[in-house]
Formats: sequence, structure tokens, C-alpha cells
Amino acid sequence: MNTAENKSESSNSLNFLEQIIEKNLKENLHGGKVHTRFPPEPNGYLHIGHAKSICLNFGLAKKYAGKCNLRFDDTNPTKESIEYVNAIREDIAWLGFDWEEREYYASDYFEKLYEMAVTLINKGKAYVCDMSGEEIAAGRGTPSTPGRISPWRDRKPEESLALFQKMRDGEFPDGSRVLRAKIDMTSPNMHMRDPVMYRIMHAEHHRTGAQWCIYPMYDWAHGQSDYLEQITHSICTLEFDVHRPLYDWFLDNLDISGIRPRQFEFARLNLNYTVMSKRKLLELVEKGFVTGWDDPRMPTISGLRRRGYTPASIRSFSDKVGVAKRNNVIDMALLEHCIREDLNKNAPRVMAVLDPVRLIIDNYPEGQTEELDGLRNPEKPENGYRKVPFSKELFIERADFMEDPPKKFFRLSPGNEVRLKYAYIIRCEHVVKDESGHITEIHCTYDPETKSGMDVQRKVKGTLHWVSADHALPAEVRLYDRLFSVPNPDEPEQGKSFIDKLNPDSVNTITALVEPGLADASPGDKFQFERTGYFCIDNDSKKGRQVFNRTVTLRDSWQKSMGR
RNA sequence: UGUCCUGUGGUGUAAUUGGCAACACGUCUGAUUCUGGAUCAGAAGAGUCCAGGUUCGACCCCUGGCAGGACAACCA
Repeated sequence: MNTAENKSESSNSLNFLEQIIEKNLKENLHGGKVHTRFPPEPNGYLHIGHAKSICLNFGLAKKYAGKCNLRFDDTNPTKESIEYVNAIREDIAWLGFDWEEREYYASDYFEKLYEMAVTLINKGKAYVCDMSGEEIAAGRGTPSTPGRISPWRDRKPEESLALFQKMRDGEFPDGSRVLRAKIDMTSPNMHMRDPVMYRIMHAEHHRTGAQWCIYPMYDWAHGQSDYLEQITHSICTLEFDVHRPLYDWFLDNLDISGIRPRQFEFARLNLNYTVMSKRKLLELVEKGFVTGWDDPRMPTISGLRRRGYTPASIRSFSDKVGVAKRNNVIDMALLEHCIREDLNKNAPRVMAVLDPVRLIIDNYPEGQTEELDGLRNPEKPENGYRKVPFSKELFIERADFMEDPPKKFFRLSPGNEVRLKYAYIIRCEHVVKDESGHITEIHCTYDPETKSGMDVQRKVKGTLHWVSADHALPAEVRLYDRLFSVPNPDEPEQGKSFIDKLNPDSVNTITALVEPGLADASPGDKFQFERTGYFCIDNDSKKGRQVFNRTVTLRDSWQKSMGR
């Protein structure tokens, strides 16, 4: 009985949806089929919360040898656009999921939906209501008080039918009439109080154009779309729990055959130090607090992609957060752990000095250059070495030198020795300062017998990264930090908004010096800058001027202990 | 003062038809290291919202509370 076995066994535990599916499979509920769907509304970009849902729906289908459809829930033309459709398709594909030929649109079902509505009208289960929006809202009552019956509720099916046809034909202005399901105005569930099925909207739809001027509401369109696609498990978030009786009511009253879909709800993902609602993300974009939906500080999939996150890291994250029905707030540290885990294994190492100070090796031959071997990735020694130029004048990180260091400072200080990564052990002899006392040069001597790869028995506590002054390339580096300065920007004090919780230092753009080999890297390429963090090349890069985004810092137990 | 959902270490998620609470992240030690990274070894941290009840035995079942969330768009 070893630990590895125990681990793999414990990972076999099922989440509540898997338990339901396995139970359904056992009782042969849907003929042994599992068919899910991911149903985004194309009214914004996908975020990390959607990623959880995508991984869940496609993941469940894969695990149980079923299929998962992509279905755009495009029933509100005033808020939706083709731009969003395209962005959503790109993001899902990038995450690594394939909906094959099953790319569907609720708008493809408008005609069928219309016919089904006619069926309900004929059965006396739906009616055209002539009340205004305000009247309907007022008549609905409140969660604790019943609603009032519409004066149009008992109009004859033939009359409703004729009106419904005229609604479709464009004979009435927006908001003048709606089609309502006839259910129960006294239900304690507000969604059962004769919910609206269709509203009149003379609006251009991004797919159906001007073909329709009545559009179905979510509750009507969604469940029936599930049925038309023969979805077995319709998985949505908790807030739709109260809609389930309505979801079932439509199916109950529609003479369906084949698979009867069932709705299940799980808790959406929440992440601290960010916001997740499309409305708020839209506001950040529209008011210019970020540069766009794909700003690297955004929790959107496109933002994370540009930030340097990999599909594998996001899938791993989705897996680790789990699936349940209780509200949760996931620690950003978990997301960061997932990307570090991936990049540590796969990102090539490279040296870059973010805050340079000049270091001169006094006893190193003037004009000499050595091409040193730097391991590309210690996690994958088989990837071999790269060449890194070394010379008399270098730059090191300003924070790696202290004139008057504290007790456990392992870096460079007067009289002290450190190793320069891949190069030599050096000793600091003296420093040069300007009038204001600012250090401008650090002078050292090196020991030629300590070159990397030699058998050196001397031990030094610290190893520093560096770049050669004559060879290094300047590059723009965007140091990103969390977008919000508080863990719960969604809950500001009275009178404040989440905007007030934005972190004023969420990005700090600097010019750094990077090793010359980076000149050839392309947008999207990811690296570990040794000792500082993971970075990727941004599309804003121009020839001769690379732009790097900091994905995440390395874990830093030194800084952590200093903070205490 | 309605209906529904949910309460397990700091944060998440488990506990196979009731059998003295496990895993991950985080935190803290130590070893190791040419990244104060990674890796390895280990530790602390919950007695499962509360109170009753059933039972030899309850996170799990029952009753009653309490707390949090959702629901009153012609949004999804």
C-alpha cells in the first residue's frame, strides 16, 4: 500500500454531477448517452468562470464518451454581436476543446420555437397579453405576495393565435404585447407567475437580420433548444435553480418524444482580487480602466492568454477548483500555482535584468567576450544549452547589491562573494557613487578558476543573474499585478463601487535589459527570467523592441521572510 | 417577513449503501540546489454551523433553530 496508489485512488472520487451521470447511466436513463452543451450568450468575452463551465461540460462529455455542443444563446439581438461570437469560438478552441460540427445557435430554432409556442397557445397554455412592461411587473407581485391575473389571461386561443401571428408580422410596436405562459400567478416561485415567452423587438439580429421582430426569452428558448439538440444533462449555474420548475413545465406541456433533458446547477467560480461579472468587465473596458477585453490584467480567457497563461494551466485550474453547489471564492494563489507548475516544466530560462546597475570586473581582460553555456531548462536537461555572451562590463539587478546588508542577505555586498550564473565567482571590491549618493558602478574581481562547469569546491551562498553591457538588448517589460487591491472588490463599503477598489499599481512599465538571444523570439513565446518570474512576448512587440508581459513572479521565500 | 439552494482546517474539494475526517492550494520547519525557483522530507491547522433525537456507532438519517446565497428585466 504505497502513497502513489492512495493518491490515484482518492482522485477517483466523483463530484456530484459525475455521481448523477453514473447513476443515470446505470439506470439506462438516456439509453446510456451523455450529451452536454456549453451555451454562451455572445454579449461579451468569456472569462475564467466560463472556462470552468467549458472544462466541465466538455470534460464530462469526454469522460463518459458523449458529446458536447457549442450553442450560442443569441435571443437578445440588442446586446449581441458577431465580434463576440468569434471571440468565444477562438477562446474555446484555444482552451483545447472541439465541438466538431456541432456549432449551434438558438436563433437557428426560431421557427421551431414559434411552432412550439403555437402548440401551447392552442392548448390554452399560453396567451397574448396586452399589458405594458410596467403593468406586467406591477402585476407580478413580490416574492412574498401573490401576483394578479392579467385581464387578457382568458382570451380565446384563436384570438391569441391571431395576435401572435400579427406580432410576428410586425404589426405592433415594441413593448405593446407579449406572449405569456399561463401557469400560476400565486406561485411562490416568481418565475412561474405567467412568465413572458416572447417580446416584440424591431431589432436587427446578427444572424437572422430583420427576419424576426419577436424574440424568445431565455427560459423559453433555452430548455427547448436543449430538447431539440437532445441534450441529456443541461448544466448551468446556481442562479437558474429557481428556473428549473419552469424548465420542466415547458417540457411537461409540450408533447415531447425522445430524450427529455434535465437541468442541474453548480456553483459558479469566484476568484478573489478580481470581478467576474460580464457587466463589470464591460464597464472596465468601456470606461478605459483597462486597454480592452484582452488586457493582461483581465480575468478573461483572452486576457489570461495575453498575460501568458497556457490552456493546460487553465484546464488544470478548472480541475483543481472542483464542482459543487456551495458558493465559493477561490484564492488567486491557486491560479498562479497552476501556471507556475506548467511554466516551470516547460518555459526556457533566460536572463533579464529589470532594474539594472552597472558591474565592472576590474581584472577581466578589456575587450574580451566569452560565449558561455546556459542550460535552457533544468527541468529538461535534454533541451541542451544556449550561448550567453559575457564580458568585463555587466548589469545586475540593483536589488542584488547592498552596501550594508542584513544578516541573511545572500547576495552581493562589499568584500563578499557570489557566483554569476553560468560564469564566475566574483568579489565586490568597491562601489562608485554620484553626488547624490546613488550607486553608479559596482567594481568586482573575478576568479578565472571558478568558471561554471569547473570543479570548484568553494561554496558561495548566492547566485546572481546578469547581462553583458555591450550585448544586452533593451526591452519593454510590463510588470502586472492584481487588478484590484482588495480580495473582494464586489463588496465595497456603502457609497463606493468596485471601481474604487482598482489597484492603482496594477501595471508598471519599465525598460529592462535582456540577453541577446531574445531578439528572435515571437509573440506568445514564454520564458522564465531567472530569479524574477515568467514572462511572455506581447503582440505589441516591434522588430528591435520586444515587449514582455510578466505572467507571474517566481515564488519568493526571501521577500516573504523580509516582509515579516 | 414567501419559496428554493447551501453550511466540513485560512481557501477549495472529498469521505463509495452511517464505521473515530482525506486531498489540493496556502502557511511553517528541515534537507538539497550554480534560480532565496524547482525538488524531497516533515509540521501546524477542522472534530464537520448550533441544539436535540435515532443508533453499538452520525459529516452522513430525523426534528428544530441559526447563518450565507438565489428569486420580484419584455436580460441571460
